[in-house]
Amino acid sequence: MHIDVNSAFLSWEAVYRLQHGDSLDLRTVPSVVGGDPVIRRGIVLAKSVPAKKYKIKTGESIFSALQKCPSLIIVPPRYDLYIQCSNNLIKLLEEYSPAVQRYSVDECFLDYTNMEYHFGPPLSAAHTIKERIKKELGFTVNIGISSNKLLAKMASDFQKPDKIHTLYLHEIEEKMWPLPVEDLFMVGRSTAPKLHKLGIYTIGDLAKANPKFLYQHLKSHGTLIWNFANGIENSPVTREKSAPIKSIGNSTTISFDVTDQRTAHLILLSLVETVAMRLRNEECCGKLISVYIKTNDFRHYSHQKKLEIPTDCTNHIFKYACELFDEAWKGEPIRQLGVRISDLCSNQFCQLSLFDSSDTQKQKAVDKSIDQLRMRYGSMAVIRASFLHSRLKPITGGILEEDYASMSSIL
DNA sequence: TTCTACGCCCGCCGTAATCA
DNA sequence: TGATTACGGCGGGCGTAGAA
Repeated sequence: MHIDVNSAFLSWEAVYRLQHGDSLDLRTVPSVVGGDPVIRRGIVLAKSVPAKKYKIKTGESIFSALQKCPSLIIVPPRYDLYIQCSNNLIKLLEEYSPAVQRYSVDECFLDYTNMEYHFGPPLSAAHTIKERIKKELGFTVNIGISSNKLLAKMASDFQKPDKIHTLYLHEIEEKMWPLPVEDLFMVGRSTAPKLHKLGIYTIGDLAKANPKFLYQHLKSHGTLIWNFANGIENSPVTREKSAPIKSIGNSTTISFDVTDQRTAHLILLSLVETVAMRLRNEECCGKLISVYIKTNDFRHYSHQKKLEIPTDCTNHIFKYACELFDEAWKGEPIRQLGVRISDLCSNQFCQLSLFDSSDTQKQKAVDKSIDQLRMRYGSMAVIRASFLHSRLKPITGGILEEDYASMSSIL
């Protein structure tokens, strides 16, 4: 089974507020997704009477919005709440099977094999689960039932919300093949036009195509989507949080052309801050550092370096990132910079390294302290002095809570 | 007012091509 | 042969414009 929470963040926010006796006027909730203190467009804001009446715009500061409309309820994102709701969902599902795989913060798979004896046929169990989630947790879900994860996921994407669909192998011809090919998992905005050029418009067209022909045009991806179109997928439902991370990176598009080395280095530092923090959070060290440069005429190139000893130190990564940048940069105006670290291993290995100097140990201690301060008081609790008089953000890139919600593209 | 299409960005990943 | 580089794939978030 694939369980997909309908409009997860809004549902959970509403349930939390109602359960705690807070008044909640959904028409005045601007958005619960996003981290900046500005009004963001959300499903609810689009229906918001106050926003329109008081001319509150997306991107506007919440302080300015509150001055225009003092009764406006601002709801900041609360990832801890979403994670708590997600955990409650998993706990409920684990009553029906020991094998529940969290796929993202609002999606999971449940292996119902051999559970019929306890809870009845899958369809009736799914109805029970769906109603319990609605009653006990307060939000609605779509449930897809099939013999493998791909078909279950496809089934849960059929008509929404609060619905249960089956998509067994004998049903794919009737239920899945007539759908547009871009509705198939792993057929995105790039593959779809290529398939159209090959005369493939529906999932059925893809299923009936010659796999060798697809391989010629799309390589291994062609084989993968041909299998999916035919309902062939056999990955197990695993209890692990997700597949091991192979690399961690961050990039940012800059609002102005960067033409000097110092500014570029500062941006690299702001990227390295988050990359290194995430690396330490995953208890990993990395050996391969890459720097990515995109120029203002949309050309891009990258440069990488393999280290002797893996590291998770902000200063070490920054040092090598700067070296790589200096080697690679040809002096053109830059619009995008990225830093990526791969070839990951456990940081236990790094700590045991015979080559660690006392300086490295000091750096590790400093990094650890800064991480703790940022976790407790926010990412801006400690910033580098070099950013004080610059117009640059001291820390750029994804935050740790978002890592939790990330979804791998492979089942 | 609401919905939809579209484009861009982000973080992550895999792989083909090239180099030493 | 292994390391390095370049490129492009994905899902999802977000903003905007225009149609209904």
